[in-house]
Amino acid sequence: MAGVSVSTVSRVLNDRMDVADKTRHRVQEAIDRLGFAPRAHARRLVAHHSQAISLLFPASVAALTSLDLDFVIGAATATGERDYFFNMVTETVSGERLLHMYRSRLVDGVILMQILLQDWRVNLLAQQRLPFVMIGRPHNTAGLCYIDLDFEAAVGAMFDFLVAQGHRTIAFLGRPQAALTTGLGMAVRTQMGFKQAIKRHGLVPIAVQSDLNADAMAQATYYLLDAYPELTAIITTTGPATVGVIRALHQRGKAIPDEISVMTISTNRVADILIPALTNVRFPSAYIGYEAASMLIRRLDEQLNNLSPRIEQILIPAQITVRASTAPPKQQGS
Amino acid sequence: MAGVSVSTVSRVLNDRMDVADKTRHRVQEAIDRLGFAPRAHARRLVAHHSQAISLLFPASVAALTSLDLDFVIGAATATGERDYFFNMVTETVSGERLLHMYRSRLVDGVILMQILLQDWRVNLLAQQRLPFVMIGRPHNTAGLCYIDLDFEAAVGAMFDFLVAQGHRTIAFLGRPQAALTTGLGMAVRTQMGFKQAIKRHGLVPIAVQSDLNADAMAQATYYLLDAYPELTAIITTTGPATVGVIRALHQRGKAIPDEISVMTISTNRVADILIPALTNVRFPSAYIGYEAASMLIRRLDEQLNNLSPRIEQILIPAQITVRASTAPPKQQGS
DNA sequence: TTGTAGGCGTTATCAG
DNA sequence: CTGATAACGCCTACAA
Repeated sequence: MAGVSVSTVSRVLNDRMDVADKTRHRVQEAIDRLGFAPRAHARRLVAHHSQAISLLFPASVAALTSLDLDFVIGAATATGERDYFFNMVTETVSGERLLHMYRSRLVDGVILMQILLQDWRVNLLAQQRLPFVMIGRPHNTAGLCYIDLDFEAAVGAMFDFLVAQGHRTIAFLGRPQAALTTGLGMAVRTQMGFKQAIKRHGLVPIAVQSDLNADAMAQATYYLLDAYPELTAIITTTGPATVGVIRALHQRGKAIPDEISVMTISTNRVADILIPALTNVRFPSAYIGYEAASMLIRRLDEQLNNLSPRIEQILIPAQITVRASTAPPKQQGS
Repeated sequence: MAGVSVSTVSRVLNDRMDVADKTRHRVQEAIDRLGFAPRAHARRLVAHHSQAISLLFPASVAALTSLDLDFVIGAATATGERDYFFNMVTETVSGERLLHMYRSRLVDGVILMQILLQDWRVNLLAQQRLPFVMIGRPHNTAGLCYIDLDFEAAVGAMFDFLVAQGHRTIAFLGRPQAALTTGLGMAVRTQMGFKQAIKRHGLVPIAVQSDLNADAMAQATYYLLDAYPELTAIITTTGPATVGVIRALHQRGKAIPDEISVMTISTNRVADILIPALTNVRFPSAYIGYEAASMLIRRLDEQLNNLSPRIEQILIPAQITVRASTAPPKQQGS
């Protein structure tokens, strides 16, 4: 329609310099009039990469903590900004399927979540030298890219905070036993943070494991109140389900924070929606998703330009925001 | 490596019947040994479609109501189940960009959200006969596919419920004026539901518009309490921000539900995380996302097989779950 | 500055 | 049953 060859059109499409202004204009006009857009797949076929990344977001996570799923928003946004194609899969993927995603060039890289201390996916991808980044991290992080909250420090910080306020009898409401057995990073690390804090402050260890739903957390709370009447604070590791703790405390007529303080790890949004608003260690999930995607795409671009890949490891320090759920304990004698 | 031609490999890959068992075995073995996977883009290039759909998820929604973003999970899951590639974009897309997605064959269809009564995107895509489905719906739905909660009926149902309990002075805390002006479907329809309910029950209309954040909702609540001391119930249209209403009521020493009842439209999860748990009209966002994606893919498959496209329109009826935030009003005289 | 030719990795068609 | 061969629509030399 513009009376030129395909290669000239290609040049215009890719903003090449070596096209006469007059020709470029003519071609551009034809493009506009036809509403022409180059076929993405043809491009990607010859380019040998898909300009797409995938977030492997296990539906199980969604079910459990799904109030925190801003990961997705963050990752999608970062991906879009860099002109990549954002994909997300909720099914659990087998090793076969995972490799297939790379080999078929469906995606250039993936973001992994729910990382275990020993994680076969990580081993597989690392060994095959396939690009990926993690939200979370395994035991051995040599040469791997990740972004993760420092869960160990997070629990430590919560204990430090409460102890500084004068609390001495603090319960830790940890992740379910299953998560520990599986070796889920955050479960194990929060548990370790607890143990260290106990030792550091010379406290009596009070810990109970619970499923991450409100009812289970409520039951755990009842148990704690019965077993430790002198309790003045409860620490949990997951925001939304902490509503169960609050409900149980109400039920027993325990005022928050006057009689019992409550802290958790959660997004600020979740902390703010609870009543009372929870003092928390911030879990910035949108930011984490955003950074994970950015990191992955940086990595892919480096690979594309044959640069030596930078190993990026982001460990987010614990940051406490004081809200309405914590206060110094009432003095026994006063 | 198997000593056969590419076409034979292609046949094995696609499970064609016309391959000798012996040959098939040999080829399959080579495939396994090489870890070979057919290039997705080459396939899609010749197939003339991308086997991908996109959820246009405006980041603004995320910011506002983002506790309800199970849409994404639902849509991604449905898409995966049908072996499509799920994409999501959070940037607001121009008409140009939207058309580009189709023309470049990046995606076969899209899911639109935040539909306005008069929506240029809908008009554009419908006119171009490009496949899409909506979460929400415009004024004129002839020939269009959508899934939407019946917001008008939802507000009506909440009024009916409260009136049946004996409430007569009920405030409606609607969407912000900006949303009404823009013509956002759910904003306008909830407002209409309110007006009809008022007329139906012969109530005094008490309505105030508010931004969808907790602070604005709290301010609105203060205003309502001051202006209508005899108020016995408040209806809101969005779950998470309703925490602002609850806070304001606490602040004023109004007991829920003994002195004031509160109802909203929200996911069950959000209703359950608030204290007290909110009586709500269920907004099944994961289900909506799931159905939207399913619907779209059905449509694409029909188109692929040259079937006459079925127009699917799902209007979800209002379904109330009674929780702890509502009760009959205290009798004045007793 | 422009056009020609070859290749990217599939699938479909048509011989053999 | 199997193998050439021609698309699919683009990009990158290389030649003019």
